[in-house]
Amino acid sequence: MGAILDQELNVLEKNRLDTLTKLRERGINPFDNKFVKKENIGGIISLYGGNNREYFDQNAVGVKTAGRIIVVRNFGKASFFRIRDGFGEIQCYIQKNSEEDDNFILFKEFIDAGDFCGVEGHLFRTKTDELTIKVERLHLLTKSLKPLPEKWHGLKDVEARYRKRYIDLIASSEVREIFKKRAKVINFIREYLNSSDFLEVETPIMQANPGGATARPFKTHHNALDLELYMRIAPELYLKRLVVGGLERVYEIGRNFRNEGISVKHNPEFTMLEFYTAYSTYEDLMSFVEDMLSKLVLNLNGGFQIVYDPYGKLDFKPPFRRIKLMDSLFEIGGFKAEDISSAPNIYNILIKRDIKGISEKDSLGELLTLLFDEFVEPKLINPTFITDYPVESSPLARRNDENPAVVDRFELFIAGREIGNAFSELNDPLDQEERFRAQVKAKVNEGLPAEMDDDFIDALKQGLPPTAGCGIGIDRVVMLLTNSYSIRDVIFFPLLKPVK
RNA sequence: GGGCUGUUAGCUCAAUCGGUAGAGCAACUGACUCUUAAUCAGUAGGUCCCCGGUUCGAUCCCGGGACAGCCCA
Repeated sequence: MGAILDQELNVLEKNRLDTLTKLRERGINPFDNKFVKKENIGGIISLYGGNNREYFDQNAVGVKTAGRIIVVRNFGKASFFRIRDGFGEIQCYIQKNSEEDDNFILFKEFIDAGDFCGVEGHLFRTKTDELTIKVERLHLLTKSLKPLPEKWHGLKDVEARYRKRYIDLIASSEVREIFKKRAKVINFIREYLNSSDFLEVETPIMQANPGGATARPFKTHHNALDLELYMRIAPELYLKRLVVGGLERVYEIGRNFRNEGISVKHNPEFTMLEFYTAYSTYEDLMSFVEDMLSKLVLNLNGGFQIVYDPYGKLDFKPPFRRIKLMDSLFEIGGFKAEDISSAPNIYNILIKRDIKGISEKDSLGELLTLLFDEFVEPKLINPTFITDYPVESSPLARRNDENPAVVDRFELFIAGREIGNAFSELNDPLDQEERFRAQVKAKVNEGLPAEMDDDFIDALKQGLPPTAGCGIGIDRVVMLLTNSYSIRDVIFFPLLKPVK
């Protein structure tokens, strides 16, 4: 206290600080917590929103509620103001009943838009038929010392919106709705999995040996153990250990951390769903995911079609298209078999497109995947399952029995981006050990931390039943359902550099 | 990491071909007891992101930097 220097404050903040002092001088606690809120605003509206003026004339409906004042319209001896709580908004009306009307003096002299207040009074309808609380007792609960953003345009400055999300939430109902929908998405998925006999689990976020994906991890340190640790890039290897342990249907919804670039589709920490089910194949999971996502969309958006800009309508009505990666290169990429039959051919195509990070030493499988990323992925607008990935790009997936060059895997693409990734899990410990060795070598070459996960191999030796697993990027699903262009719009506090 | 763009009052935005800046909302004063972006009259509010340079003079031109957005990798 007292550290707030006058010269740092603008006139608006100075006024409010003065008001705070005056309140204290009058013996009014500007941060009172004694008010008992009897009902929330949403409850009032759902109970009485349907009653007409005559009803309130004949029945005195007393209410006692509280919220933040979001707008004030003053007249000489009366005022309208709106209060909002977590469940709704309602207009209030307060009028001057006498010269010593304490409620009215409190309101006119000491209360600003942005303050929290409790109101006691009776419901009525105004001339324009708006349900309104006639305030008979007013209580200041929290004095707000900062002004609200402009009431019509709100907070537009993107940086300010991300840094001061609390103001963004006050100012924008759209933003509030996005995050409510985010919660609904996660709830729906959780309930869907729970009712399919999945067990929700939690596995380590700090890991000594980050595995289950290829990505640069964040490093951290445990002091007492003097131990280098990494933030997980995926929970995969731990979840499979749980299946080995007999938890045959498990899932985890949680944060993963990848120390890589930031873009409209990437935040360094993001929320991932991973689930594993024994005695299933990736083909079973395709139907499962199709059912889960289509029902999710139907439940939350009221139909199978959603609008996602700039693509227009996306259709989640099952079945989703299923196509093998090679076939997609022909049918969607427009390539002919002879164009892409050999690694050098594909290498040349990619070089012409100025694709970086490729090498002549890359295998046919790796090059085909890159070709797919470049020429097919952006064209997959409606939900599409791509199957039969080259084995090189999938070190944890089971080989296809008919064609050992591909694995039993699918990825789900929507709006030109990857939403989900699933496969029949590799449960042959010897094959896994071999592929780990290759992966470790590749990671080390890229400067990534990589060690053999011997314990995971041990777990597989203990016996992993035939299992299929799937990962779904929750943030990206929420983006689709809220028509959000940037992942930052569906994460409360996206990573930004600190301001100095 | 590279390119482009932006940063002006608390908020949303103007303007200045180099002569230190305006509006609306918010605030303050006054009028107003049914408003819905209430209205009307008036007042106050600025490190023009930061640091250098050029210039008699820089918010504007030049160089460097910070932060952000988008695109590319």
